[in-house]
Amino acid sequence: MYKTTLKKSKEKKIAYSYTVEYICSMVRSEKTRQLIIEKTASIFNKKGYTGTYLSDLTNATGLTKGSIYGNFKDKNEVAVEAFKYNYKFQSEQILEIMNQENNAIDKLLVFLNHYKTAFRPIFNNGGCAILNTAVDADDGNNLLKEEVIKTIHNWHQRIVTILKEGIKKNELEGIDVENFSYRIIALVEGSVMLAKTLDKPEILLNNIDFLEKEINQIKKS
Amino acid sequence: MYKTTLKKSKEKKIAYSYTVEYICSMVRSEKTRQLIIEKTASIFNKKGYTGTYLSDLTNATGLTKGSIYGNFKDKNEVAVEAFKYNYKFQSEQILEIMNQENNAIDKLLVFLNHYKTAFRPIFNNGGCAILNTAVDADDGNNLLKEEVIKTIHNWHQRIVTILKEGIKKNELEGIDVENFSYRIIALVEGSVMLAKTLDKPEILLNNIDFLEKEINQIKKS
DNA sequence: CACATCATATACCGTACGGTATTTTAACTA
DNA sequence: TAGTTAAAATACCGTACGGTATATGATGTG
Repeated sequence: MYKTTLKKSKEKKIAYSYTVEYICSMVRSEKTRQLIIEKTASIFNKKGYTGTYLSDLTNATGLTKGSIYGNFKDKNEVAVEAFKYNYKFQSEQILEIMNQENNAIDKLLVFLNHYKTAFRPIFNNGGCAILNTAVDADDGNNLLKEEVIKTIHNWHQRIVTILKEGIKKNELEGIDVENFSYRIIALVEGSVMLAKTLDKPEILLNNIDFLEKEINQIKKS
Repeated sequence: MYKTTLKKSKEKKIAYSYTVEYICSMVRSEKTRQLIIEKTASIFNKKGYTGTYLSDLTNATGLTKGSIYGNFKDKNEVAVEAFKYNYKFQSEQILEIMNQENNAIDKLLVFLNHYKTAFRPIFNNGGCAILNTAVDADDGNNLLKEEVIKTIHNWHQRIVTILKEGIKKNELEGIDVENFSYRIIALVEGSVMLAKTLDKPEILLNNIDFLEKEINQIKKS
């Protein structure tokens, strides 16, 4: 079997030592892997797991099935990596600008503002990957479902941490951070879905406005 | 072709007159149609359009492909009817209890309370049909997408009407009913998604609580 | 340059998909 | 009960799905 020989030879090399050759030889395959992920991520987000066919993957990448299966175990693995990429792509943008702020309120406002400025590319990419994948991976496809659960937890925890620090630093009033964080996520996700489906971005914008006002209300003057 | 002959003979009969025989002869086929819709509705909701195969339909109904294609044009038509059924199933329950109330506040509270008491069956049915279908029917399948858009508009309009009447009757303060209605829907949908994905019903319950408080706050005393 | 190794393409395979034409069975009517 | 019509079941069809084994091409090394 092709896959296993490939794997075996890799493992053998690792067993010897981490030679420069090995790392260099990894580069090309790693690049192809990355190319496949990048080129197919938005397709998976738009069409879902079962709705995305191998032919979509080959068309989008210009590669053949053989090449794709040389770099991934199966379609499922591509889907999981595509989801991770979609999430990273969004979250990294947000995190970068969030980290420039140094108090809880501004961090949250910057995070919310991202949806106001970037909703168009998000919509063009098929909408929020978390929402799509959560709905899509509902039955079967456990790997993908586990991944989306992990991601939501991660996102939630990030907001919780910011809020807790804000309270600790006396920047904002004591509130139920767990609930409030889940409410932010729920409203954002629901709004993205509504705004995209009805093609009415103002729904998202208005609901973000509401959250901004709420945050400003728990601000300690 | 089977389909057309069937159609032709029906039309011929209609051309003659609406005889009792004709209505009776409709009964059986209409029953089968209904059976197919009822038995497959939750499958479509769980697995999505492309994820639901004809074999799922035949397995669930105990019928054959021939029978299904005798009653429906194609899989798409079954999917659309299944979605309508899923929505009706939910909304009829809510509407019935809502109509027993005669002021805006109570109507809204009763509507929200439905999610508190009925979240389990909703989850078991695959979650909210609107959310699932909106995400699922994103690309291709225009009929289904049109249907979900119509349904959301319908739902939104229903809430708007209640709010407007409440304001008119001086039961509640003047607010932006359009925005508030969309926010209710967005938060409910987002919460259903989160609660179901994470298997944490309390997220839904807490967010419904929040909306209830909001509604009580705009109540005129 | 010869050699080994890795990565990609080619050429398949079995399956099951959505859908259709035809036959059989059931239901109703005269 | 015979004859007619409608509604199911049967038996197909072409296609393309996910996936694999093999062959070819590129890459980097002694």
